[in-house]
Formats: sequence, C-alpha cells, structure tokens
Amino acid sequence: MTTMKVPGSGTRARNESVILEAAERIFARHGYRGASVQAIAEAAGLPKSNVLYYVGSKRELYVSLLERMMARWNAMLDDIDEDDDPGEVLESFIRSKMRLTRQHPQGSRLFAAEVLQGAPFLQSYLHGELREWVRSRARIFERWAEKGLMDPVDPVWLIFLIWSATQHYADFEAQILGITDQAQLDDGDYRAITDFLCQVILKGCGVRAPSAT
Amino acid sequence: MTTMKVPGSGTRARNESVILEAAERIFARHGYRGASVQAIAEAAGLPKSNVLYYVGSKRELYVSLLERMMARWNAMLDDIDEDDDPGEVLESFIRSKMRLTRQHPQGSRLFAAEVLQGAPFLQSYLHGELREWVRSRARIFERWAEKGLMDPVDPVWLIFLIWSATQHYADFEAQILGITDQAQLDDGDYRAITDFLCQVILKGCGVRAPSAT
DNA sequence: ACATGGTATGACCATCTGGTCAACTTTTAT
DNA sequence: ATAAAAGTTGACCAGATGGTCATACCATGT
Repeated sequence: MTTMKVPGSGTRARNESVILEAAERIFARHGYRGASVQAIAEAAGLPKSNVLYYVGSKRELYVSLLERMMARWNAMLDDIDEDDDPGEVLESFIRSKMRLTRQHPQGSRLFAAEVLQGAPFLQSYLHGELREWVRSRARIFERWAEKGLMDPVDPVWLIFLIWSATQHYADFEAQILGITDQAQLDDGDYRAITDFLCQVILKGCGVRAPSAT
Repeated sequence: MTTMKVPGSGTRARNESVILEAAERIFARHGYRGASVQAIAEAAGLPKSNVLYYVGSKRELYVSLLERMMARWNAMLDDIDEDDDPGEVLESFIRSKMRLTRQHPQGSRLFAAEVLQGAPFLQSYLHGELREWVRSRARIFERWAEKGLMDPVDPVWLIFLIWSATQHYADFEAQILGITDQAQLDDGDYRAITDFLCQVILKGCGVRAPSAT
C-alpha cells in the first residue's frame, strides 16, 4: 500500500476544501448572520464539531472565504499602461470579469452579500487596494480620452458599469433564470452575453473596434 | 381636544410605517434568515411583542415588504408602443429605474437579498408578471431594430444591462463609497451618473439622441 | 508493543430565535 | 359613566445558535 504524498491529498486539505465550498454556497445564499454552522456542516456532509475543528470559528471561515475571493480577483487584474490599445484593454477587462463571474458564481454572490451588509469585513480592502486599482485605471482612461482614443466619459463610472453588468449574472441569476425561463445559463449564453457587453460598452464610450477581430 | 381623523395618522398606521421602514433596513442588510425580530424591534424603537402584535409574524412582515417593493416597481412601468421614439423610451426607462434606486435604496437592497437567496418568495412574480413585462418590451426593441432605429442587439440583455447598471448604485453602495472615498452620493452625483448611463447605453446600441434635449 | 499527533464527534453550555399569552393601560363609541 | 375595542408589554416556551471539551479513533514511526 503506497500512501500518496501528493500535496493537497491529505485529510486536512481534502476536508478543508469540502468545507470551504459548502460554506461559500451557504454564506452566499443567506449572508453572514443568516448562515448557520449547522447548515454548512450538513452541506459539507460532516458533523458540526468537525467543521469547527478545521476552521476554528464561523468568523474565521467567513474571512478566509472573502480572502480567497479577493485573491481570485487580484489574480485577474492585469497591468496596463497608456500605450495599450483601449479597445483591447476594455474588452479583455470585460471578458476577464465575466469569466470570474462564471467560474466563481458563489464567490461573486458571497461578495455581493458582504457588500449588501455594508462590507464590515472589507472596509480596509475597499478603501485601500481596490481604491488604488480603480484610481490607476481611471488615470489611464483619462489619458486615452485626452488623446481622442475614446469619449471623455467618467472612468470610475465606466468601471462600475462594467463591474455591475458582469456581476449581475451571478448575483441575480435567480431573476435571470426566472425571466428567461431557463434552468441555467450555458456556455453559449455566456459567450453571447459577453459579446453583447463588449459591443455595447465599447461602442458606447466611443472606442474603435480592436484591430484584431 | 379635537382628536384628528386624518387618514394614516392613527396609532396602527403610524406604528406599522415605523416598523416597515426599520424592517426594510434590517432585512436589506442581513437577508431574511439573518434579520432577527429583536433587531427590527430595536431599530423601530418598540418592544418585540409590539412589533409582532402589528405584523403577525416575521414571514408576513417580509412578504409585505416585498409586495410594497413590487408595487413601487410596477408603478414605474410606463406603457410604450413601437411608434414611440427609441431614444426617449430608453432614456426614460434608465431615468425611472435610477430614480427608483435612489428613492428606495433599502427596498432595492431587500430585493437583491431576496434574489441572492434564490428568490424563494418571488418565484411566481419572476416567472409571471415580470417575465411578461420583459417579453413585451423585448418585442418592441426588436421591432425598432428591424426598422433600423437601433442596432440589432438582444433586447433581453439590454434590459438586464440597464437593470444591473442602475441597481448597482443601491446594492453596492458600500463598495462605491469606499472606492470613491465619499460619505454618500449626492444629487449631483446621481444626475451625473444617470447622464453617463444614458449617454453610453444609448450610443452603445446605436440609438440616435432624442430629438428634444 | 507502544507512544504520538492528527482526526472525529457526541454531550454539553449560555445565549438567542420566533412566537404566545395573560395582564395591563389607553382610546373610542355609546 | 361604562363597556368594548385597540394598544402595550414582560414573562415565558421550545428549539436553534456558536462554541467548548473530554473522549475516542487511527495511522504512523520506533
């Protein structure tokens, strides 16, 4: 019997990952206060005591989920400078954000629930890292507008527009499925929606279509 | 001592309104499960027993808040037909939705929290009334596209784009205030944001500016 | 064989949950 | 004045809440 030593295949790693996934679902659905450790444990298929053995406390579990989501978000933020093509950059931003939403809908909803309750655990992140990121992109958008590469729209509101339009498909999934009468959105839907958003938003702020189709 | 008989000034009406307002805040923040009757009672400045005396139960209170919000939304839906001007209609839709968001941010957040948890109380509304409303507008948008009055974009996704972009300023207020480093958004901000959205979205789907400024 | 360190979990605790109820005061109608 | 109706509230209940803890299990190295 050769015991595997593959990293991440230990009991701890396996259980922690099961717990994180279950907890993300429950917290996303019911928010921090509305989620019970008992419910998370049941979703993970473990006794409550075992869940607390691994994660310490409800609070720690919640914070580590938020941190994981922020890490995913940070990993997505590619560097740009003012010599890049506005169309390419904007399109890649929309597509990246949409991919994040699609690949981590529960994480997106968790983030939404946290912000809905006033972002008590994310104040420093919003006022720090994220604010700086937005400011730096905004400066570049303004430079582009000065050069006549796009309309002189407020760059911060442009970022919020992209953020909201993409985020929406995770947070309001229930509404979208209800209205479109579908069981779920498939790859084709997501591709079409992404194309739609790229087309409308780029045209809307006067960016010429990227050179390469 | 002349006792006033003004409708709505009775004890019941006054207390119910205080309770509804407090409950909207708490439910919006913490969702259905996360909100406690005790917390609502404290926010309303009344004993818990008194709150339950007026509203019956937590569930009834929640449902009546949702109904109130749906009524506000329904009151906003103006009728249009295919002979109207696309630019005017789209702009008026964006402005109405933004006004709703601004005037009832707690209601907007309550709705968001409800949809986040899978819209258990709104299934029939989403599959019924709201779906029909979206379908009817979508047909008109398609007619406009056929007439060449706007680009042939998918009308349902266009509606979701407007919905999300406006809804965002209520639901993600904490994020926006954190990033822009403001205490709150004032009338000027809202006017500028609304103008921005009208400009970008109308231009984005190839609608000519409305004849009347 | 045995010690060791991680894993597992039922029993338990103080506090909070939504909701009921009986007792009480205030307002209104006659 | 008086009775009926409306409003008010503390005490209370059964069940859920987050968290602790002592005990048991189990694979490993020696």
